[in-house]
Amino acid sequence: MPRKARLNERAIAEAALAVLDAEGIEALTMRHLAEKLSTSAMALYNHFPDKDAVLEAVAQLLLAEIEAPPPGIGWQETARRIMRSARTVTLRHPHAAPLIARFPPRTPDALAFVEAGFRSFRAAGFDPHSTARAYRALVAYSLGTLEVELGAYFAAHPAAQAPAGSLDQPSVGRLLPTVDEVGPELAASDPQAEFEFGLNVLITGLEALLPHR
Amino acid sequence: MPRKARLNERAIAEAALAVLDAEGIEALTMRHLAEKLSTSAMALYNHFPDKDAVLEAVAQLLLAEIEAPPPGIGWQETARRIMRSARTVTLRHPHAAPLIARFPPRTPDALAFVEAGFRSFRAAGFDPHSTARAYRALVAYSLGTLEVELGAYFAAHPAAQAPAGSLDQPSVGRLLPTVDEVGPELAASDPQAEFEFGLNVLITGLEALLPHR
DNA sequence: ACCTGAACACCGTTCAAGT
DNA sequence: ACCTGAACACCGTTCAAGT
Repeated sequence: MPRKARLNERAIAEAALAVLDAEGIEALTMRHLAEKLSTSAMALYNHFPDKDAVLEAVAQLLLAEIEAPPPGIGWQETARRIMRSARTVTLRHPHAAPLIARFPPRTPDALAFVEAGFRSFRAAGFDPHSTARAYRALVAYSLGTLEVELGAYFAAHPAAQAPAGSLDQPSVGRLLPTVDEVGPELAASDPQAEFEFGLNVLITGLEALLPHR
Repeated sequence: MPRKARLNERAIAEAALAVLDAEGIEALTMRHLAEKLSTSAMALYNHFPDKDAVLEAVAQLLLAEIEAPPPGIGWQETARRIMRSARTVTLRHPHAAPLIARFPPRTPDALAFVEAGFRSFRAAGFDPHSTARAYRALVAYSLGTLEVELGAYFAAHPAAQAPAGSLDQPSVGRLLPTVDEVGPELAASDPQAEFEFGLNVLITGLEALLPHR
C-alpha cells in the first residue's frame, strides 16, 4: 500500500487488482479504490478518463502475468504453455479475470505472450493468415473456458443437478431423459482434465493449417 | 406492448428483451422497464426477486430460440446446426446475448436443443461421460466466439490495427515484429469463416471420443 | 499539473401504505 | 395477491475551487 508515493497509473491499477482479489468486483468503486490509496475519488480522474479505463489497466496487468515461453520448443508446446499460463492467471485472479475478455492485450508487457506465440507459429511454417486463425480459435476457447469455469456454468446447469423430484409436474427425467442421463457427468467433471482435452482437440486440429509436407 | 394484460414473468422478460434489442444493456433499468410495461418499478418485484432474475429470464428466452435439429441426421450435423443456430441467435440479439454466458438453460424450452444434442451423441455411440466432454468443449467455444465476435475483441486488438507510427517511442513493428506482421490478418478476418473453421476443428477432434470400431 | 469536497443525475431495493 | 410512491443507501461523474 503506497501511502506517500505520488499517484500514477500503475499504482492505481495495482490497487484496483488488490481490491478485486480481496473483495470482488462489487467492492471496486471509485470511492473505495481512492480510500485504499488514501486519496479522493476524483483524484483518480487525473490519471484515467473513467472507471472503464481503470478496468482496462487491470486487464493489462493480468495479461502481463501470462508467461511467454522460450523459443525452440515447437508450436504445439508453445501453444500449450501459453494456454495453461493464461488459465493459471485467471484462477489466481478469479474476480479480475473476466476483464481480459473485454480488453485485449495492448501494452508491450501484455503483448509479450502474443509475440512469442505468433513467432513460434510462423517459425513452424504457419503463414500469417493461418497464424491469425489459430490465434482466434485459441482465444475463443480460452475465454469460453474462463466463463464456464469461473462462472461455475455447469454448477448452475440444471442438467448437472439431481432431478427435483416434484410430484405435480413432469420431472426432468421424464421430459428430457438424455439431459437427465448425461447431466451428472457435467457436475462430476474435472476442470483441469476437461481443459486439457479441449486444448488437445484444438492443437491437433490446427495441424491441418500447416502446408502439406 | 401489452398494456392492459396482467403482468407476468413472460411478459416482463419479453419486454426486457425488447428494451435490450432496441436500446442496449445500459437502458435496461427497473424503472425504464416498468415504464415500457405501463407499471411501476416495484410491481416487477412481485414477479421476480431482483433484477438478476429478470436477466436470467431473458437468457431463457434466447436459449429457447436455439433450434433443436431433427433426429437421424448424425451427430456431426446435429452439432453443427446447434452451434450455428446459437450463433445466429446471438447475432440477432447482440445486446442480450452476453446473458447466456451467465445463465445456463433451465426451462424445458431452453433445454430442448441440449436434449436433442445429447440424444444424437448418445445414439452415435458416445457414452454419457464423452457426451458431457463434447458438450463442454462446444459450449466453451461457443461462448468464447460470442465474446470475441460481439465484443469486437480483435477490432480493439492493437495487433489488428496499423502501427501508430509515433516518433518518440519504439513502434509496435520494432518491438513486436510478429504481432505487427500477423495483426492485419486478425482485422481482416471473416467472422463466419473463422467460426466454421474452429467448429470443424472441434468436431473432427471429438471423433476421438467414439469407441474404436 | 494535481487534488479536494460538494453536488448532480442517476441506480437497485426497502418500506409503509394502499386495493 | 398485487400494486404504488416515497425514501434509503448507494453509484459514476461534473463542477467550482483550491495548491
